[in-house]
Amino acid sequence: MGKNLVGNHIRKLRFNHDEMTQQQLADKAGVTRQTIVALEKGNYSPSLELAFRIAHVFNLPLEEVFFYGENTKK
Amino acid sequence: MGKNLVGNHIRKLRFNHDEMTQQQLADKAGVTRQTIVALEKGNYSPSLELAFRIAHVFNLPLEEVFFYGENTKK
DNA sequence: ACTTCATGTATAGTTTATATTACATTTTGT
DNA sequence: ACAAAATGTAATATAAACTATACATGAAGT
Repeated sequence: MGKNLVGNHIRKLRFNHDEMTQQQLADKAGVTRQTIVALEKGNYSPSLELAFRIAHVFNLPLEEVFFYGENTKK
Repeated sequence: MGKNLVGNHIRKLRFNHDEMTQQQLADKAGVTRQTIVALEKGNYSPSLELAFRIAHVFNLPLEEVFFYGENTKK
């Protein structure tokens, strides 16, 4: 519950960018794989801090990874 | 604990922009005043969703309100 | 066929963000 | 000086983010 209003392009970026695995992204972002899984599934929106770290992994501004509004969960 | 690595310009923006009070910002962002207080004090970093909402109140991109890295809690 | 690796899924537990309430202090206006 | 509004601060409570672990499935390579 708690309609998540924040979406992201993590999965796309993992592939397009570096063919990075969930585990690798998790490591680079300093979280567990479960967190990445949950984010890709849109289960919840990350903390702002984690959002910044993930964007940094992809070398992108935060708003090119995460966006507000659309209910883009599949 | 939990060194907060995310800073923000909320307080500055409240004044510069609209002379908005903590309570008004809280209302517009859909949170309580306590949350605004905590954010201005740098006690913790908000959820990404709240960060988006606050940025939207100020009509600014998220990264002009919140930033990563510096511990700017003077 | 077997193993390895990436992913999906689930559950329980810890930590952190946020709400709620309440009261004290400072600021502003009259 | 007084009242009202804005802010500071603090305690307890709930919800949401995140960890840890475990097991199951499917693809890829040998």
